Parts: sequence; C-alpha cells; structure tokens
Amino acid sequence: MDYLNNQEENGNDSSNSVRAVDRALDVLLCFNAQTPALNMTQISERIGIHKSTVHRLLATLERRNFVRRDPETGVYRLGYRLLQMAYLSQENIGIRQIALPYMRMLNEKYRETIDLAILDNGEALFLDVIQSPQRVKLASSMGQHLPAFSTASGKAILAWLPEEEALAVLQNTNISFTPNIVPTREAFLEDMRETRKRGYSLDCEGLETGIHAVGVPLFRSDGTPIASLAIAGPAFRMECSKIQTFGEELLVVGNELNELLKLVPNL
Amino acid sequence: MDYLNNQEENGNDSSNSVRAVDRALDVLLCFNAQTPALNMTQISERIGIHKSTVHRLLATLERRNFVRRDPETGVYRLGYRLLQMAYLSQENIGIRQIALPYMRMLNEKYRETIDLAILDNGEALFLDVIQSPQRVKLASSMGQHLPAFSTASGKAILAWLPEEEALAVLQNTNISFTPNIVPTREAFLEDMRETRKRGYSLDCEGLETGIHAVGVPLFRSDGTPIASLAIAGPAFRMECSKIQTFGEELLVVGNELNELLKLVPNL
DNA sequence: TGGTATATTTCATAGAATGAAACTCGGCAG
DNA sequence: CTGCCGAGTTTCATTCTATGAAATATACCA
Repeated sequence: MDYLNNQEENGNDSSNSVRAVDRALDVLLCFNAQTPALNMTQISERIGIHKSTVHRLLATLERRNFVRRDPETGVYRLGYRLLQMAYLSQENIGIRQIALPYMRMLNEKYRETIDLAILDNGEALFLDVIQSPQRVKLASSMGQHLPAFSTASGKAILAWLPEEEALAVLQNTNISFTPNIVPTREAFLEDMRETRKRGYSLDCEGLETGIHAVGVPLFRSDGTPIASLAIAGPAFRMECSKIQTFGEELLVVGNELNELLKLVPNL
Repeated sequence: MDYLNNQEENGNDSSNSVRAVDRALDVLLCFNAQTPALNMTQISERIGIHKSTVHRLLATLERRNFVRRDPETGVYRLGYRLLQMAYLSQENIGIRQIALPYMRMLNEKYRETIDLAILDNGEALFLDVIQSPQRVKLASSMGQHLPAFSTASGKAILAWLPEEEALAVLQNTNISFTPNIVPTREAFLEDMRETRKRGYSLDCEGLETGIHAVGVPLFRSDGTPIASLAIAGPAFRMECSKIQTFGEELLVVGNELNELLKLVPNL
C-alpha cells in the first residue's frame, strides 16, 4: 500500500512516538476528498491494523467529535470538532492578519479570487481565500491543498527556496491522486529560474485547463519564503496578454507587504 | 480543575477508549481562543499528566502537523493539518451544499452576513458564513462557535427541540468563558415559546451589543431540527422595526429550503 | 431460514505507555 | 564567572494498557 510509505515518510521515525496516538491520527488521515466516508472495515484495511483496534480508536475519536457516524449507513466521516479547531488554528496565523487587508484590496480592484497559501508537506495549502465577486470564478477555499509544483501559489514559494529543497518537493510526489501534469526535473528548474527573474510565478492551465494565475512570494524577516499571494481566475478573463499586468501589479503589492512583514518578528 | 469535569462530561465513560489517544485529544483541546499558544509545562498542568508524557504526545502530534511549534519561543499552536482536514470535513456536509445557493441569494438581497449553523455540544457552530459586502459587518466566520442560547442561530434550533433537551443545553453551560448574559430558566423557556409561535428566532444584542439577528430552523426529513439559517448585522441597519420584515422573508426562504431538505434522505 | 458481511465484546498476553529521576541547556542574578 | 532556576529532553524499570484472536451479535439479503 502506498499509504504505508506515506506514514514513514512523514518523519515518523517511531522513536518518541505514541503508537496508539499515531494510529488514531492514521485513522483521521484516511479520510480525504476522494474517500470522505469510510466504514470500519475499510479503515482497518487501509491502515493495516486489526478491526477491533480500529473500533476502539473510532469510539475514542467519536466521543470527542473528531469523527461522526452516519446514523443510517454507519459510515464514518470527519467530525465537527475539526472545523472548530481549524477556526482556532487559522485565527492565530500572524501573516493572515497582515495580508488580509491587501487581499481585500486586490479582490476589490481586480474582482478575481485572491489566495494566501503556505507550503505544507509539498503541497500548497490555502490559508485564506477571498472569492471573486463575479459569477464565473474559481471555487478554491480555505484549507484546500493542491500540488505545489503546478500552481502559481506553490511555485511562488518553491522558486525562492534553495533549489535542492524545491526539487525534493517535486521528487516526493506523494500527492494522493496524481495530477495529470508533473513537470520534468529540467522543465521545473527552468520554470523556477524564470519565475525568480520575473519576480512572480505563472500558472497557465498547469493543473486544470481554463485556469490562469499569478503569484508572488512572501518572506519572513530572515528571508525565507513562507507564503504566497496569488490572483487566480478563468483563462478568458486573465488572458496571457493581460496576465503580465496582473503580475507586475501584484509584485508592487507583494513588495509593500514584504516590507511590512520584515517588521514582524515571529511568523 | 474545571477541565477534568469537562473530560468526563464529554461522554468519556472510559470504557472502550484508548487512553493515550484520549490524552492526545485532551492536548489538542487545550488550545482555544483565549489560549492559542501554550508551552509544554502549561499543557501538562492543564490536563494533569506528567510532562514527560505530554512531551511524547506533542512530538507525535507535531510529526503529523496537528500542532506546530514556534521555532523562536518554543510554544505550541494548533497545526495546519487541522485546517486541511476541516476543509474535507466541511466539504462533505450535505446540508451545506443545499443551503449555499439560498445563502448567496439572501446575501445578495439583504447585503448582510448570512450564517448556516448547527448545534454542537450546546454551542452554535457556524458551518458556513457569507459575509456582508458592506464595510460595517459581523466578523463571524466558518468554524466559529458561540453559546447557543444567546444567538439567533442557536435559538432557532433550540426552540424546535424537546424542551428538556433545550434546557439541558442551558444547564450544561460549559462554555469556556461565560458570556455576560445567561438567561434564567423561565426567560429562556418564554423566549423559546415565542420563537416557535413567531416561526423565527430573534437576537437583539443578546451576546454582544450592537448586533441584531434573526434565524430560522432547518429540519431533517424526520422533523428534528438540525441546523439554522440566520441573517445578522449591525443594529443600526437591522432596527427592531425592520427586523420583523427580515424574519418573515427569512421564513419564506426557510420553508422553501425545508421542502427541499425533506427530499434528501441522509443528513 | 440460513448465509454473509459487518460490527461489537471478551479476554489473555505482550509489550507499549508511563512517570520518576537524571540530565541538558540557556538565561539570569548575585 | 558561577551557580541557580525553569524549561525541555532522555533514560529506564515497572505496570497496566492496548492489542488481536476468537467468539458473539446484528443486519441484510437470498
């Protein structure tokens, strides 16, 4: 099973880990966009532990609302406690507070979807999204994660990382369902270099056709790229001719925001 | 410690629970809006277990990004994994999908904040929020939870529960920081009865001054109230004179939505 | 009715999780 | 400079918890 690798790769060197807790987290991580509902047996098979053990883990998680059980069908889903906790986790991300006014401003000016993302385990994780007010728009939302190497949000961070780190992300493609386009090593490096030269990342239908996006990196005061700000929209509104203007304007906002971030110590 | 009661109240009858996992969940639940960042010793004191144990639990949680550690100060916060999982948990709530178009419609029509909430452990938990497009608005957001008995969202559900169940919620005020106004048993029951007669719940500065809101219940096909739809805004725009109109219009939408929900089997 | 697939309970045993204590590290004050 | 203090980390023997096999229960379908 692909999953077992995942478990080891995640830095689980098994020393100093509590096995029962690790397994409970495995149970939670079973649920994903493809399989949002699972029964006990399915979970047991996926993580390869005895169903009796899974039963006890699920009971423990359910009591605290980390999973909920469909009373009709008996399948388990992720619980409301996660939503509640996510709210707490996200409210206290400093960069979010600082970027929000800029995101609103960009959203009002361009009327397209604005994404604030970080790099999390090789994937672009959207910390915050302000949706385009227009009818045709991207349906991205907070908490969603997409492969970093094929989104403007992800590439804006990767390009300013040391090249070996960025490559490591490309190599460890433990994305649950592999997207159609994983670039070659060379194409990827070339893209990264052009992005650095340009100052902003570009994504023209990299992951999904019909979507264009530009992104700029946001840096911690020590210079490491920690997040990215991106504008994304349907290709017909963000044509290749116009996208350059978007990128350059985003760059100005990015610079201003980065100046501000320099003054903030702990991010 | 108040906390220990909490632990028992949560239905932790200790049979069929995995202790290590329970403790790990205790660690996660330590973090809240008041104390978003904690160090190991603080956590150890809060949940009353040995710091060596907490150390191992935190290490396990950190490896999987359920908590993250500030590299400077060493304090722990909730991790990004929770945001990611919340996205999954929330994407698959049937009622959310069905209510969303109605919420958008209400938002466009009234230009106020629209809340979709459920009752979760005696608190109103916002499944989804569409913010008012106006400058002055409520800053509520998805995942936030507020005391059920003092919000329109909460009361819209409570009023259609059996009275003893609703009272149980009032009694078990294990809200982390008690809001200024907990109604008396009588006032609460009277409010519930009026709400039922009226068809929609009202909240005029119940929790916070300057906020007015109205809410209607949403029912499962078997008739149990499972969620509520509410319009909330600053008092000066939602005056007591106008609020009746809001309520009655919301009622129409609520009825329509409830007809739709009857056709959906599993919620 | 019997058969299958799933969930739940029971129980003896292994070994995992635990907490005491020792150790490390860094900061601070005398 | 040195020694104290608080916080975090590691070690290790012991206990009792978590485990999986098997038995039982439940639900569904033929």
